[in-house]
Amino acid sequence: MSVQVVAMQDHRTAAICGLTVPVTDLSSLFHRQPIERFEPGRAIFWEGDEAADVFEVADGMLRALRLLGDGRRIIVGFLRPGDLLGVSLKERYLYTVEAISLVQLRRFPRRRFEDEVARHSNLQQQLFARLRDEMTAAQDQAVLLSRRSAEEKLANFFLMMRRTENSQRTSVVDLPMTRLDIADYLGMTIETVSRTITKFATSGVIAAPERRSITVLKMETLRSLADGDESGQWVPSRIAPARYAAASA
Amino acid sequence: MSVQVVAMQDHRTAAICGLTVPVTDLSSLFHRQPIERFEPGRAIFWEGDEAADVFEVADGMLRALRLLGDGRRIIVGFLRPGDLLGVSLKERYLYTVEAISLVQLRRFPRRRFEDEVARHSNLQQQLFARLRDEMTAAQDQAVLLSRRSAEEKLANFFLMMRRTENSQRTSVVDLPMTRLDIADYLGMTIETVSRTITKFATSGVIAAPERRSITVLKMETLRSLADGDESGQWVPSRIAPARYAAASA
DNA sequence: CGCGTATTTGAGTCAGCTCAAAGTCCGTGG
DNA sequence: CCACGGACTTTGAGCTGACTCAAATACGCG
Repeated sequence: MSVQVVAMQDHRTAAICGLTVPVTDLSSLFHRQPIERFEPGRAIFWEGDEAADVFEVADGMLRALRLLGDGRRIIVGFLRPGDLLGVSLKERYLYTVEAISLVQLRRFPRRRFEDEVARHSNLQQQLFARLRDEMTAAQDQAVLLSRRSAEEKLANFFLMMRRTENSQRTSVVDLPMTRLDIADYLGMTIETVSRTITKFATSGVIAAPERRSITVLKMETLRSLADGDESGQWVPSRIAPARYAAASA
Repeated sequence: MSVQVVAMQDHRTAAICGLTVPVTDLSSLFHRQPIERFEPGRAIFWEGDEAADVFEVADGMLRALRLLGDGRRIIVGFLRPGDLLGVSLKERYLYTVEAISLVQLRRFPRRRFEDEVARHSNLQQQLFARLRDEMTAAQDQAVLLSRRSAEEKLANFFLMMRRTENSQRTSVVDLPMTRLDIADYLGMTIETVSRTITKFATSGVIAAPERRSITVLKMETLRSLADGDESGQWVPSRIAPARYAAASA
């Protein structure tokens, strides 16, 4: 089975200033590459295409998606500035990636990318770190999808979008994607997404003045709606509910 | 956010026989370690524990799970012989891992594991490959969870369990886990799992004589029930349904 | 201003959930 | 060897939240 990396979060924004830097940083590989622009809706590459290049997102937001045989669409993730995409390490892209907003990318040949990474162990380290984050994202999505109610899913989604924002914890959450994108990411319908947002707004948890952004008014309420673990805070108790008691000794 | 690897598939069963082998292979790190046994239901480690060791599964099946705040349980994955677990590269385990059947493991100190991997670039390569597979598994689960109907989910689950079997494509699928495990993996209830299995059996798609295994009678029907892409075969058409037409040129 | 797309709102249906109870499997002790 | 107990599984009945179909409304662009 073919495998690839969709996107990888970039935490530590390296503080490299000016000078011609040796290859000490993954993003430094992309620095010299020219910016390419993609209009909203444009595909950067398609599921099944030969994985010729790797990209770094310089600006804008993208969606990574898979189409199922019956026409259903699954959004695997949203990509933001700093994310890498197309790091396949295999021969073909596993997902289609499309621009949501106006997007700016830097392109790097995959072959050379792999050579560089193989040559510099510090780059490997960084790639590892990104892979780990990417994996976490994938599993967080799985957790999100297994949430029972529409309210839980959306509340979690808003928190996630807020957190991934440019690290400043503002209560304003940008939603450049459409309701359909959100629906296909959360495994629900566009109508239910809309209704649930309306419900949140009506109950005063959020304000939704514009189409493409919401403002969180009652963060704590939103958190409790999101409920459950919400990745990061350990439930101190180790005692599983009786339902899950160990089968034997 | 803390990150870790739950499990990583082992494809290429290295054909190393006898001799004292230099560290050319990830599993070779574990070869000298003594076997540890875990009874069904026993936890190998808990979510939040300090990630002190890495393990290789020698025999048996395990489940990796997360408990949500409200008591719900999410099974993140099932682990089989050859899988690694606890490769956190961070300080804490992100999941609880429990034995389903009688399990045999080899333990290796995480610190030393990381040293070895950092020292040998071929080990890094292998770790990469496993990380990629692990990621794919995580995303496959997301796809599974976003499947609409119970029938689709279960059909896909059976195909997945069959495929991961010891590479021989038998029509008998072992299910050492309980219905509850399956339910928590697929994001449904135990009752619906049971009803759906009964339905499959009644319609002659599978036979379920024993509790812990099923036999696929009509593979093609099961596939069509699983429907959609079923990871691996590209939908040749690049034409998205009108619903998903690109927003602009 | 008019059109096409995106979003919201409405009404009815149903798959899967919940609650409840019966049935099955298996190990233990008399 | 069989009865008993506990856990797991299946089956039943009713309810409900999310889906489907349908229509109205809002937005953005030429």
